[in-house]
Amino acid sequence: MAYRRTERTEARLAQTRERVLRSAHELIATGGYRAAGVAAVAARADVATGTVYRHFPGKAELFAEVFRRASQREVDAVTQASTGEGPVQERMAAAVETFARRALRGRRLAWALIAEPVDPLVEAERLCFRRAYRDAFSTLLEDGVRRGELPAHHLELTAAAIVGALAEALVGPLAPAAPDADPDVLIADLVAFCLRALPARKDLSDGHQLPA
Amino acid sequence: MAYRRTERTEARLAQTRERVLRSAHELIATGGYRAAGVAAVAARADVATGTVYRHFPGKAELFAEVFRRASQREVDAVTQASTGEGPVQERMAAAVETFARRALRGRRLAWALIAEPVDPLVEAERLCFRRAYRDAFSTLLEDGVRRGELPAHHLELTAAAIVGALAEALVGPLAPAAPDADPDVLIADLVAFCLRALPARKDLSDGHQLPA
DNA sequence: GGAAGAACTGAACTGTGGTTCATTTCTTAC
DNA sequence: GTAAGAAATGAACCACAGTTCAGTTCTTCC
Repeated sequence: MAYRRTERTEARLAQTRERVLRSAHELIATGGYRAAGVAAVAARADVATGTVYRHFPGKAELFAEVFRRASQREVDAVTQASTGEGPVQERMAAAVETFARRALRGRRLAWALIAEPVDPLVEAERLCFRRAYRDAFSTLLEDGVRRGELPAHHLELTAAAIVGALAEALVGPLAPAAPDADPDVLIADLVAFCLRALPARKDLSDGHQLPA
Repeated sequence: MAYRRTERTEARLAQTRERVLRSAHELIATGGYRAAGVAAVAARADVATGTVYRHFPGKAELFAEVFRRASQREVDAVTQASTGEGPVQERMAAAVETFARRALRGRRLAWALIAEPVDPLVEAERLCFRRAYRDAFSTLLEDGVRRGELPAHHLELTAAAIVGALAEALVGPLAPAAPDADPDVLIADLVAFCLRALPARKDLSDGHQLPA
């Protein structure tokens, strides 16, 4: 045997792989999925097109990984914000605000992560992402129920509806193209919306309850 | 001149055009946008591929029209349900229920109309569609404000958030693939969610108001 | 230094589906 | 019936990515 990857080479390989991932991420965050062709990604990462395929089986897998990373960061931030000892309302407000602020800061990316058309394989990744968001909110609600701050209700549905409301109001096609309004106002309104949507403890008009 | 379309021919032309549109609609409602290639549409309409191009400039335009029609029907139904003399809460409940029931009845179509990846030109049509939904809800809210049943608030935002919540809970990736739960329960919960999300008249915690 | 073999390159390939257009069939009007 | 011209046909065409791979460059180790 006359060749075996040295540690140095291994590191360079990893670095290139990383550069490809970052390049793909940046292209998505700038111009969306459409602007992120394999050739463009390779060019921005200063490698040849073929090199991308030495690090990833195909375009779909590459972008699935980009999505997974970016999504994880977002979900982590929301989860973090919703964790704590305060009352549910307070934590919900923090979670919503975190979601909103981050989405508004990187709109193109948020759109790509949440709503933009993508390959099926990437779509699967996105599905996990949205589920993760829903679960973060669901967990928060569940905690509220356990502590007696919220009545038992259809947690998953409430959580999903909140995620939908946030997505639509912030990055969906209904979101204002040019944020003429103060983002703080927008966020305050959104927080108010989500807090109102939480069932009140004495609210018995729900009519039924689902077990966890 | 030795040829001029007779009325009979004109009618046959229109009929063919209609058949192509219906064929496209059916394919979308069954298998989504992907299953609706030009060749498939033509085959189902019993015409040759090329014939489609005698009635539409291209695939995008054809499907834009399909979307426009299907969307209009949906929005009309919601608008109709939200029109009336009853209190806002009642009309909101009716609107939400209408939206939900129709979406659940034709899930594949609803998904195609709301969330499925499509051509940019069709996407533009979809944009109108979602806007129309938002406007329907917005109008309803505005009426509530005028009648003193709701406080002045950011109507567009509330409306958009409600549309998002409905879309996500019903047809988005978070919707249960197999509706194990009774649709009536799902709908009742959704209605409850949306009603809660409406600001109460005496709710002064909104902190600010936007003019129409 | 040089042989063995991995990593890189980028032009060529490929598969998919929308679009075209020369040909055929059908309508109209005399 | 027949000439003029529209409508229909569907196989061929094309554009556009993603992917491949033979040739080149770079690493390793003796």
